[in-house]
Amino acid sequence: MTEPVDSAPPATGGHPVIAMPTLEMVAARAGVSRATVSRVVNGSTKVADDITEAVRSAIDELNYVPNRAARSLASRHTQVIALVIPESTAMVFADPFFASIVQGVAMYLANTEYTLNMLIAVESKPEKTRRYLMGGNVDGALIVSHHSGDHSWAHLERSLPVVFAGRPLRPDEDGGSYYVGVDDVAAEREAVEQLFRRGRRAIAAIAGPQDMPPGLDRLRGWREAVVEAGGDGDLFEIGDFTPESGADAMRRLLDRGVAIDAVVAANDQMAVGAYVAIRERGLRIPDDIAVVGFDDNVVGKTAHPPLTTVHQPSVELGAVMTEVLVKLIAGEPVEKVTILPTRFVERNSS
Amino acid sequence: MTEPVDSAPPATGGHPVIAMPTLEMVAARAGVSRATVSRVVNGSTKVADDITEAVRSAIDELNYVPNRAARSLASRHTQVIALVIPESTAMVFADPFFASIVQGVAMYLANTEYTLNMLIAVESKPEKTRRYLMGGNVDGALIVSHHSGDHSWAHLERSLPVVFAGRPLRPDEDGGSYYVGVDDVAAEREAVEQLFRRGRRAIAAIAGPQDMPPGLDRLRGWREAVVEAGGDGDLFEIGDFTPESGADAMRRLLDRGVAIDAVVAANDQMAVGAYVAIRERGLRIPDDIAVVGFDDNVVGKTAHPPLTTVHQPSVELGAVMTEVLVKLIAGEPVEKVTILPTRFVERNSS
DNA sequence: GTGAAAGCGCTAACAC
DNA sequence: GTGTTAGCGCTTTCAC
Repeated sequence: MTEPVDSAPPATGGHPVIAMPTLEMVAARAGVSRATVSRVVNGSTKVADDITEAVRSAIDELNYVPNRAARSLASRHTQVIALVIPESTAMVFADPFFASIVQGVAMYLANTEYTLNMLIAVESKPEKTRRYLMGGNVDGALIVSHHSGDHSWAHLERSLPVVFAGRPLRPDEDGGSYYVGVDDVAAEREAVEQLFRRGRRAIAAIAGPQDMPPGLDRLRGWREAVVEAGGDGDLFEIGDFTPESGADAMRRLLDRGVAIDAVVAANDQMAVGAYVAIRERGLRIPDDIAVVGFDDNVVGKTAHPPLTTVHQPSVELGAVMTEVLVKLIAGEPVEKVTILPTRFVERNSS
Repeated sequence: MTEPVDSAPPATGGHPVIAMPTLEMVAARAGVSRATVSRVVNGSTKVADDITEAVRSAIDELNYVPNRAARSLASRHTQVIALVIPESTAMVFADPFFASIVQGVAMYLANTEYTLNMLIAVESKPEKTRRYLMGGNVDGALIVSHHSGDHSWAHLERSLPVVFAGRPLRPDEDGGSYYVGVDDVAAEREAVEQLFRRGRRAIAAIAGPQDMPPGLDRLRGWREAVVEAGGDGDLFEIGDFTPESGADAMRRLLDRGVAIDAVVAANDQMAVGAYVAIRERGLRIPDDIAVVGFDDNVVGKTAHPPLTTVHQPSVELGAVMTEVLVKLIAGEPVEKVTILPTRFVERNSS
């Protein structure tokens, strides 16, 4: 016997349900029909001013609030937007980058009629998430995955407006999803060029996982700049975006025994991890080795020395994703791809 | 003319609404009544095994997903839990502590039938939030405010199950809200005692805002321990939980010209901020001054030297809050107050 | 401009 | 155990 479609029975009993004023009560009080109240509530213009006024008063007096369930049942619109976060990503929720995106989404939505439905996609039961999303329970979805390359949710696009954070792993997967991101290649290139400009010559890299677009692209940006300058395009090690992995990668780099006077890490956490490894060898930052991060979050700001990094507008990223999705739902024309600007922020580690 | 109850008209037009299989279609296909399908879907036991099986097949074949709106309209239960975050708190969303709570909430909910409705309470229009919450749109609410003392949402408790993060500012406000938190006083006391035990004698404090319970209680814990040991209960400065304020507070402390060989900060960010001020004076950590934080987040872990701190189970805090709320909604007995354990984590700054 | 009436998809008595 | 019958509170044609 398989489990029911819903894994748990609905809560029964419990807190008392108190009666809420209904649209019908408002209509009665204002002496009009329910249809008219509905029109007023929804801001339809085709209602006489005096009637509108009367309805408004009735609404205020009764403290009427429209019932969302009834509304969406009748209108076939939920006014709900899902923010899908794969479980593995949720684990690293502590990553300030994700937290910022969520903040951006929530704050943008606060000024709309939409409601934010944040859901953790438990990877062991993808069906649950898929069903929920496709079951007409939301008007659109935002997908924020650390493994954003795997646009395994792309198939959703056929039945639901969907916007991703970051580019898909394979450029034209599924004919192109809607997404919002930054130009990682160019951003990292610029960071490296700035380092060259400041006299650094042997610039190493601590890359992110090579199955994620940001990991891939930032490495590419570094390599292009380094190779163009006649440097060593193999002077890099891979980490997994955690501080520990950054420290390990730096140790391996240092163990190579080749000269290194700068290192660019694919995120701030790894950059700060690199600090540890650099100091273990008795080297100084930035005197012996300059360090540059990526993201520009609290970790880099509070590091010692404060981290030079590539700023990426993460709160805005969340807001823009949401804006794109809302337009998509409304049927307004939107660009498939939105690239936000990054900025090289020089602090004291370079 | 005032604005409509809903500040924006519902999205109209836009993405095509495709027809979803309904319970009725499942019933027809399985050759039973809608009521029976409903029973199967909701896991009622009173359905014969073979019929249950037939319904299940029909559900799978049709790829049926129950419509939440219809369900809650009929059942008077929304299966939605609101996570309310005041706007001012959202600004500091970057604070890993909040991010962790949100993670805990979302992950706990992932295993239930509830849906997480994260909403930013725009402080300039509190009515919007209040109305939404009281309008029968959610089954319960979780309130996470940085200014958690101000349980200004406490009135909601009369119409909705509500659980807060942290104690209210005034202990018995409103006859006592449900909340989940830690014992800040005891936790900070212990930190100070550990410092005394390790030979520190002049222990200063960088307190948090004195209009928030955590700010108040951690200062109290410090003061009690210090005064008992014959120390100076006035050797503290106040910050606002940001790194900068921590640095400033530390400078003021140092400017007093009295001996200080340790400082406990009310959170990790301020502790790391204190690092800066201490080093400006050419002092070493921990040799000259030991530093202890509070929270145990990524900022302290990646600091140099790694920060000794008081661990507070923030992800669990979110999960437990949610658990309490879910039980409350279900009418199960729950303790009004739940205190989670903290732990002194010794690293290299002490 | 406004009202009447017919559902939206589901649950919950109540019969059988 | 299973089916019948009412709605849940709202939007939305379609008349007037």
